Amino acid sequence: MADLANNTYVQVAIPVPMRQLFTYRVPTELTTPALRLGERVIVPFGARHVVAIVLSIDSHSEYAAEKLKSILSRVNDNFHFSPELIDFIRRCSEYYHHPIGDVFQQALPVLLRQIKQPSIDLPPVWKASDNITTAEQAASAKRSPKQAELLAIIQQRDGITWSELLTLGFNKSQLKALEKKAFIYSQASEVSRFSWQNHYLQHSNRLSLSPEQALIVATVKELANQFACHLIDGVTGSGKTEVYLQAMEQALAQDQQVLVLVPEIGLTPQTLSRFEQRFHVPISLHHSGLNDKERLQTWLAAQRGSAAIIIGTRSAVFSPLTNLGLIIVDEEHDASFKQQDSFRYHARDMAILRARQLNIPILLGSATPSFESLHNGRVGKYHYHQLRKRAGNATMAKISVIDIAQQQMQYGLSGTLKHAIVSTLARGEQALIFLNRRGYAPAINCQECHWLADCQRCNKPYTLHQSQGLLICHHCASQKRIPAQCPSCGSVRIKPLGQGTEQLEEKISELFPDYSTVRIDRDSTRKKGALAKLLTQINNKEHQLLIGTQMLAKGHHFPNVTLVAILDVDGALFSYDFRAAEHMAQLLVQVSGRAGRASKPGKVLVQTRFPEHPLLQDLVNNGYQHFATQALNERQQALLPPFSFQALFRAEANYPSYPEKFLRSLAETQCLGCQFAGPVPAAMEKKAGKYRFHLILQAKSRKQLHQAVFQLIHTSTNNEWQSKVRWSVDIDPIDLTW
DNA sequence: CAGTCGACGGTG
DNA sequence: ACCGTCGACTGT
Repeated sequence: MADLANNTYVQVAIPVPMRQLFTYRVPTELTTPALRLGERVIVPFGARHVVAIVLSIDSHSEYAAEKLKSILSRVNDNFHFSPELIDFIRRCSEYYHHPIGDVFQQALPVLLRQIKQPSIDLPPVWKASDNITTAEQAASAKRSPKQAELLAIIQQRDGITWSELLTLGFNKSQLKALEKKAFIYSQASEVSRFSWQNHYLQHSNRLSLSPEQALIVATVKELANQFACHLIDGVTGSGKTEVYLQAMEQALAQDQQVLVLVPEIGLTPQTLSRFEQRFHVPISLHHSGLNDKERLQTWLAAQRGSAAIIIGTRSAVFSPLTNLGLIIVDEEHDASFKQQDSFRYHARDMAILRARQLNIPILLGSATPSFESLHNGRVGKYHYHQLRKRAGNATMAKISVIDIAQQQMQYGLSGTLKHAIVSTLARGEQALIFLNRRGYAPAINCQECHWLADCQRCNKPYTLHQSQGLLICHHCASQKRIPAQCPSCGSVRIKPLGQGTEQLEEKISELFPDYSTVRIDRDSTRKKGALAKLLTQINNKEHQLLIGTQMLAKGHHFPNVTLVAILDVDGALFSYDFRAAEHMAQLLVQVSGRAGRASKPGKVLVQTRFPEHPLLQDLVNNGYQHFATQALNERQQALLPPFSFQALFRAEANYPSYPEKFLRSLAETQCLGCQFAGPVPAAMEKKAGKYRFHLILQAKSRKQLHQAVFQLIHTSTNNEWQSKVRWSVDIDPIDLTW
């Protein structure tokens, strides 16, 4: 090979679950322009071609040159990971002990992971035309108020994209109608970084701060341009968003970018429009409602600096912002910040890592902080701020407990609850009913021989979805027709067992035929824009009875809802997951924040068979803060997180003995300051046909945890069972049930 | 002896 | 993860 003399080698990260880098030669014709770190290249890997990330460029290699393959080509799209981002992603990979190539892969938008590169056209932006007469506008507004609202927003902003408008709750026909009337037009947007520091703020919209809020904003501003983690523990309605907005002013004034992380369904049209109205800067969105192309646009806007604010879910923590000045994590306790498969990272924790690396402040906000954050706040690792007062004269909804052991039940509703619903509806107000189980019924069985339809791959009952006419396994998503006859005894008396949201909706409609019932869960909001549409209908009072799963508890404001009912809370009181009570408390408090705003007092009714349960009583009588203190004391006694640090090793295989033996041999390792629990069969011992076991490693300090995990991963590579099982590590596991 | 299936090993 | 290989098993 003539060009071996050139001696240029690269080490790259390959998108495979392997904890190592791979070396390739760089052919001379690919050395100009000079190769950059973080660039994407196409390389031969085994029998296929893959996209790899360049992580080092060297003049020599420890590998014999003739054994090395060459890079096939470079991806010429101008995108490369900056040195800061490379450093950040490597730290993420180390923190979670997760294969480096997989982490880089997940940090890239889907379209940039592929060998075939997308054409990158900027999305057009919509602008309002200058020559609309007031008469025209008024006439149109009279006939179509929604269009008028849309027009007002477009007029206010100097170029707005379709994805932003969609998130604000508008639809394409409204947009097209305005275009037809020549009130608006679309224009190709420009690829330029622009400076927003001189026109970012619309002073007119700024709210005056309470003394509590002002103190927080002042502290954040004082500690700008350095790492500081602020935990804002503020009850619902206490004005956290206003604190975020005013804290952002300083970064924006310095022409810096702001990253706002929100839970998966936490980005409401109201939140976005508050940001839109306050700041005259380009905002880009990154959430699950967008398609791959739209997410790529946001990613590129972050890198070019053509977005001042990025609002996004979990994966937005990897956005290639070039001049990041502040990070905000809203509803920091929310479980959707933790990815629950493959690379199990927590976006809140990685955001803190990123802020530390960039030496910038970060705000964590919640009405119900996670126990981890609360603990860090109380021991002084974070700057801990409280907002106790709700704005205006609003009072917190009162939580009361209904003892269902003492009552006649109908469709899961106690008499007390039914009565409360009736009087709420009579007052012209709305009621919200929670049932954390989607589908029609969680099982079906035979009335004669008690045969139960269960999924053979998971050994769990099928959930009945009546509207689709299907049995669906909620663990592996397998589907089956509903049998007409019992396969065991031939009887036709097959009946649903228990109740899900679909059935509750049906029964509630029967019970209250004069009112409109609506259901909000993953099934009813699957279609793009469906959630926004239903939320708008609810706020327009088109529905009086709202039924839903946890989805309804997150971030949405329902000013006319004055009654919230939680049908069944008992599961959380007796769970072997030590975090179940924490999550239950967060749900109850979040929900009570949704009920009754401003002048209308709200109430929350909780149905339980254990009204005297101490945790429930503590929460109801003394509030979240007190409850958290008690529960944290218990965790300290039991040496559970946050007073210890955990890693969960999962293993699965087609035979139950393999994962158990594999984990057992890991548990024989001596690790300084660490203890093992297990191996034990996973709560779902069999899932999708595989047998699953868990091993928990618990350490006194994070350092010891990392050392032990490192050691275990190394010993496992020589383990005789290693190749017979699929295994993974989960650092700081949250959900121990699967 | 061709064809199918699953376990296993290697990837620069 | 993905791909190729190899051995076991099926059917003719």
